[in-house]
Amino acid sequence: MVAGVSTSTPSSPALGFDPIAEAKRQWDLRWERGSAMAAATSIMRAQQIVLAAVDGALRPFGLTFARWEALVLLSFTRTGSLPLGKMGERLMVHPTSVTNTIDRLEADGLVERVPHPTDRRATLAQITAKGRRLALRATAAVEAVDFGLPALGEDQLASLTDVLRHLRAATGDFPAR
Amino acid sequence: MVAGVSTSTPSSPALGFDPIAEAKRQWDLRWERGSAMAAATSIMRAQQIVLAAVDGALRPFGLTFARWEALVLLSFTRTGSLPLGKMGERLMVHPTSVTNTIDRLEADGLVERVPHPTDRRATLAQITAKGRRLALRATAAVEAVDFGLPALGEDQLASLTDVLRHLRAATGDFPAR
DNA sequence: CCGATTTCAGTAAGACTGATATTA
DNA sequence: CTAATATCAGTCATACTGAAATCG
Repeated sequence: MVAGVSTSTPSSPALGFDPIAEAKRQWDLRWERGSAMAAATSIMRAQQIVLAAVDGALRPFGLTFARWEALVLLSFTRTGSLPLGKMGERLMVHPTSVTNTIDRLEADGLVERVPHPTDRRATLAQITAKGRRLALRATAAVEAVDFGLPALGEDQLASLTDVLRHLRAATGDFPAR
Repeated sequence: MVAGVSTSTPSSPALGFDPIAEAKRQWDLRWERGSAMAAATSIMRAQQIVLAAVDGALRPFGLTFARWEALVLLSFTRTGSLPLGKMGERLMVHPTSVTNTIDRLEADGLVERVPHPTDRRATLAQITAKGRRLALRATAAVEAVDFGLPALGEDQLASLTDVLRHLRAATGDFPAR
C-alpha cells in the first residue's frame, strides 16, 4: 500500500482464523526461520494498519503521512525551516521524494522555499503561518486515532519500539551506540 | 516505498543519533501519546527494512514481495490452486491487486488461470511446474536473508509477532480469539 | 577538479475508485 | 432480484534511476 488510503482494511469480511498464524504453521512444515517469516509478515501488515489510520485521520486536511511528517518536522525546529537535504536525513526518505513532498506542501501554501543564507546550493523549506495552523489541527487528529495503535498498552508500545530499535540499529539507521 | 527496490536504505550517511528517539523527545515536549508515535514510526521504518531486504533477495528471480507471496500461497495448497478471491482474503489485498498480481505471474508462465470447476463466476490461479521451481529457489533466497530480520533473536521475533497480533486482532484482521 | 545539493524526466509497482459482465 | 466474482480503465501517491545545473 503506497498511500494507504482505505479507512477500513482491505478484504472486509475477515477470515475465521489468523492468516499469519496459519502461514507460519504451513511454513514450519517446509522451511526454516518460521519465526522470522511471521514477524516480517506481521510488520508488513502492521504498517498497513498504521498507515490507513493515520492517512484516514489526515485526509480531511488534504495531507498524507509523508507530507504531515515533513510539516511536523519543520514545526519542531527553532526557525521553522530546514534544508531539504536535512529533512531527507531525518525522515529517511530519498532526496527526490523530499523535493516532491515540498512541491506539494508549497503548492498548498503550507511551506515556502527560501534560499539558504550561506550555502547557495541549498534550499530551505520554511513553514508558513498557514502551515503551522494546519499542522496543529492535523496532529491533533493523528493523536486522536492514536497512530492506529489504540489497542496497545504503554508496555506493548515500549516493547515494540525497543525491539524495532535493535533492528534499525543493526541495519545502519543510526550508529548503534 | 512501493516496491522497495533499494538494497541499501535511503539516505546513506546515517545520522549521529536515533532519529526516532529524537522525534519522541521533541514530541513529548508538545503532545500526548509519544509512545504511540515512536512505535508507529518504528513500524513504518521496519517495514521499509523488511521490504528492501526481501525485494532485494527476490530481484534476481524477477519477483516482488507481492508476487512471491502469491506464489508461495499457491505452492502451499494441496492442489496448487486457489480462487483469486480466496487469495485476496489470505494475502489481505484488494481484489484488483490480485488480478494484477496474477496477470504478471501468468505473463511469466508461473501460474495459469483455469476455470473454477463448479462456480463459473470464479477463476482459479494454478501454479505451474515452472512456478513451483522458481518458488523454491526464490524462497530459499528470502530465507537466506532472514526476511531482513537477521539481527533479531527468537525471543524478539516472538515478542514482535505477539504484540502485533494483538494489534491485528483489535483491527479486525481476524476474529479475535 | 571533486563532491554536495537540488531538481527534472522518466519508469515502476502498487492501492485504490467506479463501472461492467457474468453467474450463483 | 440481489449478491458475489473478476476484470477493466483510470487515478493517485510514492520510490527510484540517471542525468543535469549550480555551487562550495
